[in-house]
This record gives sequence, C-alpha cells and structure tokens, in this order.
Amino acid sequence: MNTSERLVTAAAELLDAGGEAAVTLRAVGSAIGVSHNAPYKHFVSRDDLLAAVATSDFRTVADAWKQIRKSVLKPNQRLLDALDVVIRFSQDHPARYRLLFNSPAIAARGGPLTSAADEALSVFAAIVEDGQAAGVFPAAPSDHLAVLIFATAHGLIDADASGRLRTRTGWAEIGTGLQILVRLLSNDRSHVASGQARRRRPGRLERD
Amino acid sequence: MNTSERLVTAAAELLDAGGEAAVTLRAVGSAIGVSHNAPYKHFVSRDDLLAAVATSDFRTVADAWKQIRKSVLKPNQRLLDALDVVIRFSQDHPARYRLLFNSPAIAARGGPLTSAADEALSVFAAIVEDGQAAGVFPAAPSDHLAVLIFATAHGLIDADASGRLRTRTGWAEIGTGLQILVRLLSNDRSHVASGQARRRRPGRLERD
DNA sequence: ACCTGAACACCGTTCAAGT
DNA sequence: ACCTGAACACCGTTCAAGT
Repeated sequence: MNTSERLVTAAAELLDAGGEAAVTLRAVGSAIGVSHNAPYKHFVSRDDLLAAVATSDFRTVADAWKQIRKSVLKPNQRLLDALDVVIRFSQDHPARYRLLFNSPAIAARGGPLTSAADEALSVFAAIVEDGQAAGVFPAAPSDHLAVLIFATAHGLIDADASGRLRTRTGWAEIGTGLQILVRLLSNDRSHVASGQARRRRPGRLERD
Repeated sequence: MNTSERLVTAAAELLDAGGEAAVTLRAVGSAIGVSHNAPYKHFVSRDDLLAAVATSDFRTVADAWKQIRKSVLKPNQRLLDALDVVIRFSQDHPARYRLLFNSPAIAARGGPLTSAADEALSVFAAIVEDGQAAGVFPAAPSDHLAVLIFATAHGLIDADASGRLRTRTGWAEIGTGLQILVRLLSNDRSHVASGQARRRRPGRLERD
C-alpha cells in the first residue's frame, strides 16, 4: 500500500473509532508515521482526504449491490437485501455512512466521488427496475421509485442515528419500517392492513 | 429581549448566513456586542447554544403543523401541506434544518430539545392519523406510517441538499417525489400507473 | 449576577527548507 | 518527488479578575 492509500485507511479507522472530529491531519499522519502535513502532498485538503474515504466506500457498496442483483432471490428479498447493505454499513460505520449520504460539503466536491456515488445508485436503481419488470413493484419511473425507496431507507437510518425514531416508535430495528414500506408498495397488498412485520433476527432483513 | 434570547437569535442568523461553521462564539458575541465568552454565562457550551436554536425551531414547526391540522383541507392536502412546511424550512434555513434532523451530537443532548422534537412529531403523526381515520391512508399503525412518510420526506430533502437526488433524477422539486409517495400510499391507486405528477409552483405542493 | 481579557491547548493550512 | 518543522490565524474552553 502506498502512502496515499495508507492515509485513506487510517482516516477510515479514525472515523470508525472517534467520528469525524477525530480525523485531524495530525492524527492521520501520526497513525502511519508521517508528519501532520504530509497528507497535503497527496490530498489538497482535509475534505479531499475525507472524499477519498467516501469514494472507496461507495465502490464497496456498489460491489455488494452487484452481487445481490445477480442472485436468484425474489425481487422483494433482493430489495430488502440491498437495503440491508446500507443499514449494516450505517450501523458498523456511522461516521463513514454520514460521509456518503449526509455531507453536503463533501458531496459538492464532485469528481471521482460523484462518479462512484452515481454508479452505486444506478445499481440500486437496477435492482428496483428488475422488480418492476417482474411486476412486483408499481410502474412509476424506476429512477423515481428507487430514489423514493432509498430516501425512505436513508431517512429511517438517519432518524435512528439521531435517536428520534427510536424514542417515538420503540422499533428495535430500522428494517421493520422498510418491510412495511416494501409491502405497502408491493402490488400484493394482502399484508398492508395489519402493518405488522415479524421480528427480524439481528442485522438481517427477514425473508418474506 | 434578554441576552440569552439575543444570543439564540444571533446564532440562528449566523447559521442562515454562513452555515454551522460560521457560528463561532466570537462571532455570536460580537453580533450582539458582548465578549466572545459571554455566551458561557447563558449556555454551558457551543452545542448547548445550537440546541437552543433547534428547540426554538421545533416549536415554530409544531405551531405551523397545528394550524394545518385544524384546517378544512382534505387529508391528502393536509399531509402535503405539512410536508411543505419542512421542505420550505429546509430550503430557507438549510443549516438550521440540519440541526433539527441531522445532528446526532446535538440530538443526543436530550432535555428541552428532545421534548420539543417529540411534541412536533406527535402533531405530524396526528395529521397522518386523521387521514387514516378518514380512510385515505392505509391502516398501518399511525406512528409507524407517520415515521415512514416523514423519513421519506427527510431522505428526499437530504438527498436534494447533498446534490445526489438532483443529478440522478432531474427533479426540479422534492415535492414531486412526495406527491408520488402519497399517491402510492393512498387507497386511491388510480394515479400510480403513470407515476407522473404535475409540475408544482415554486415552494408550494400542488393541490390534488 | 453578569461580563471581560488573557491564556491554554488545540485546529487546518502555508511556507521555506531539507533529502 | 516527497517530507519536515516552524509559523499563522483561527477555534472552544477555562480562569482569575472586575462591576
């Protein structure tokens, strides 16, 4: 691994360990044994280093989604699995999740980060589109429906992270909300009336 | 206005003008003609001052929602108007919106902020519940449905703020996405197939 | 009770200098 | 080409001192 990659790895670990505030250039440099401004030889600024972490994470998420899209699961379950990827990521790496979907200043930088984000989201949209083609999801334009679904997932994750959702609903898991959404959207409306989703095992959206 | 209120007002104005980074205690103090650490006589920390701004804003939003709930509009339009309140707020005061729904460190403080947030969200839930009682929205537990709808709105606002939604969909307005959601959720499914919402006039969700 | 001014321990960033 | 160390202009926060 070259210095640039080691800096990105160190920054990611600091994000996981102490949140964004812990990612000081002094701490990143120290973590890999260089001075506090060696990073400036590889990244134009602190934000540029953070953007590099986000770019790498977007590619990881996109790869996971590609695997799911190729799987033999039913459309409903494929969508739930895809959402599970980001739920897990948000729980395992909250600060890095915020970097992906919650950092206007970073997102506005454009460049490779925006490309990586667009590619990842297009895979997610394809998973939704597959479900529409199979007649399971309504025929709204697939980009719109995918954004709606993803926005809901992101909103639930975000509300959960801020603690507001938990206190209001007592939901143990974000996934329950997403299961309800998928059922509400599904052309099979038989489960809607109850609105009750079964309990899910930790970290995994339950099969339908 | 006492010093404490003037500090909150000054902080809110700085948030609007320059985002969270612009809210330094030196700038806040200077804005009302006191020293850079006079705020410590009224708030225990910078975060405490920011929490006071958020508390005040939650109360403003709650008041607007109470008015909408009392209105004679149809349930669908009441919900769209309620969502319009937060969309407008997010566009007029992006940094303050982030303080309300996007700041785990601030939200985790609890106290009056959490109370104000809970009260506001309970009014929103009541608006959704009214629609369910009228048979317009599905009968999922009202708290769950309200959180789902709000999470979607928040997710769309957030995606819009981060620039990702706009580039992927070209939607001029967040509201279009919410109109689609409300139609998808409504028991009247006649509009679902097209998924096309009419254009809306700026800053106002169109009547159905 | 409320405020001030100096001070402390941090930041990100710049820059001249080294190899 | 890559890195270092000093320096600069900021921060939030603390503290002794003022009225």
